[in-house]
Amino acid sequence: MLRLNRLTDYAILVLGALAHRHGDVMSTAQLAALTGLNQPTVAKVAKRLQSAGLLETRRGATGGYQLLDRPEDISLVHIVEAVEGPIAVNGCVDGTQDPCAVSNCCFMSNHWNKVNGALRSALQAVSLADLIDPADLFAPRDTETHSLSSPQLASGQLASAN
Amino acid sequence: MLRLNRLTDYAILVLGALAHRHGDVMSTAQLAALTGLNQPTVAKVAKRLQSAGLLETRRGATGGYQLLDRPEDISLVHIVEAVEGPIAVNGCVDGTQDPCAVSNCCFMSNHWNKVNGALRSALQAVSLADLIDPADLFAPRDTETHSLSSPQLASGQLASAN
DNA sequence: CTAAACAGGACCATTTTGGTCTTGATTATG
DNA sequence: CATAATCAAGACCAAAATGGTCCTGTTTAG
Repeated sequence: MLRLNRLTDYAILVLGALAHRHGDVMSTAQLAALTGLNQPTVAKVAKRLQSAGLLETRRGATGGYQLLDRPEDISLVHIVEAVEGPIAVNGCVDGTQDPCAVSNCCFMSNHWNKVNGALRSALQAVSLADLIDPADLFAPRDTETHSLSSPQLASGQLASAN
Repeated sequence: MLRLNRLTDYAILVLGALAHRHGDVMSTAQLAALTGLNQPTVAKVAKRLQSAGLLETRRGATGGYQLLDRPEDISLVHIVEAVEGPIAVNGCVDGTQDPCAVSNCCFMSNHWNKVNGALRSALQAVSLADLIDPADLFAPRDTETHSLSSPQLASGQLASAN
């Protein structure tokens, strides 16, 4: 299956929300409202993104999170690794915790590293901006109507999934 | 993390074992002995590989499994999809079971399809032959009692993990 | 006919994941 | 200075996925 975590989806949603208020600081409450996620979940995701250097945080009253780079400069690899930890198809890849005591690695770790590298660069080629491209989805919606009807698709679905 | 299943590792091991007896039919018992896996596990893996068209099966006494193509012609994508099902980073990718009621898909499914395709082709570029390259590991080792007794790297590790 | 081997599930234990909650530290504001 | 809002950090539990085993067929060589 080779799936990404659901938390990674959430992270993209949160980052997308922040991307629309580039300079703004947003609290977890605001982000939760905008994305349809619950506050604790937003907090969990945001914390990881912050540790990875994708977000800046401000504590205390009026605190919150703030996007550091432009969406075009944030690659999907960065997001995935922020949320899920280093990419490793296998215990045989360099830089993995959980050595490889279980896999057929060792003698083929070179090849696994190659595979892993290929996957990483595939993810590296995609930016946050690419992902949220038609992302007027969080926009104030002045003209109204267009595409996403009342509840925005993503947030609506996420909300119902909680 | 983006990990492959452990069963996929097993599959590669089994295929590697078969690759050394290209035309030969091998029973699960033989494969188990050679790889260090348990028979039921070998059977489970082999069944999936057979359903995917990677192996040919012969039932009844003296039955077993047989590699269909040359190792160079078997791509990692094929193996992974045989064992784990279709590759889908996300519920937003075309051809996934488990629609996407939970993810921020829909409006970005185009991009997810692109990401997914990139990952697939990364896996497609690697063949079984690539992976088992220094794979004298299953070789008869005429000089002595090969295989099982003195556990080779992979099989030994796998055995200890069971 | 019998024994060896695959077919196809069902089944359970373990691990991973997702989501919630609690306690504590930080800071703007009145 | 007191208060309320907010993030920090980690513990915790429930649900799902994974890995591994087993059982009951069916097929086939000898």
